[in-house]
Amino acid sequence: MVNKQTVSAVFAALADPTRRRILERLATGGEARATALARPFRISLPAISRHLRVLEGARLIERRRKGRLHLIRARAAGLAEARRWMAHYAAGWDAAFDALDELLHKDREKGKRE
Amino acid sequence: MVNKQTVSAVFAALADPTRRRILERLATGGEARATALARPFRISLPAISRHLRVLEGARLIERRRKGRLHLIRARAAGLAEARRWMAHYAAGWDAAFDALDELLHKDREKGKRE
DNA sequence: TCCATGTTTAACTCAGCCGTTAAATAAGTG
DNA sequence: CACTTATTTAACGGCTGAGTTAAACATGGA
Repeated sequence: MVNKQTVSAVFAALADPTRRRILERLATGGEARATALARPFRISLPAISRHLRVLEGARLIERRRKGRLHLIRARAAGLAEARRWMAHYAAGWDAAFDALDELLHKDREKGKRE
Repeated sequence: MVNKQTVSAVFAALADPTRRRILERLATGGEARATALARPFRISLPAISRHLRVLEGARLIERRRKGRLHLIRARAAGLAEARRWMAHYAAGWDAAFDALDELLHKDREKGKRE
């Protein structure tokens, strides 16, 4: 099962700086090949491959295969649950702001309805 | 050094369900003693003590000592950096929503100015 | 078919996390 | 002081995560 999205999986995926940099790259640069994602890093291809699997498990990225290329792109909805968690519990500290924050999230999901 | 707040530390702290439940408890119930936080869990006091140190390191909680009691409370600002990260990079996927989201965060910080 | 390219899987190491129990430290109370 | 309560530190075990190199798998092209 490659597909184990939980709040924990999302946070754990984001806890690694390499994975965050991969996401940053995808967010600003759009879809990219696995090897291209590896290039900026000092680490080996297999290591990147595993990071991609972790991100995929957390549903933070999506993979599309075109021949022997694996094309990766970020998956916005994957962040949603984690952000919702933060918004919800931050609400205990700072109710006004986060209530609004959460409304916005709901709004967004309504729009996307993936 | 108990104080190593980084984006990684915040996400790593949030990746553990026990720690998230502790934060939930603090968010909804307010300040609490260390032992009281431990009670709902099956795990030992030392284990909780360590979770608290992790949360403290990520600056997600604050500790105040009153005699032999350690009074713990959630620290909203600790989430800010992680949320900012999410808002910023989610922006690559979903610019309109997150631009607004980020504005709200800025607003909030202006208000708090701790 | 043969070879090169892109990516993953296998097998292993090392470090760190989470849990345990036992002992230490700290502070109130009779 | 002796005792109890609150919490942390020490020392250890097991599991997982992140890295490595070597080999396998998959696809495209001469």
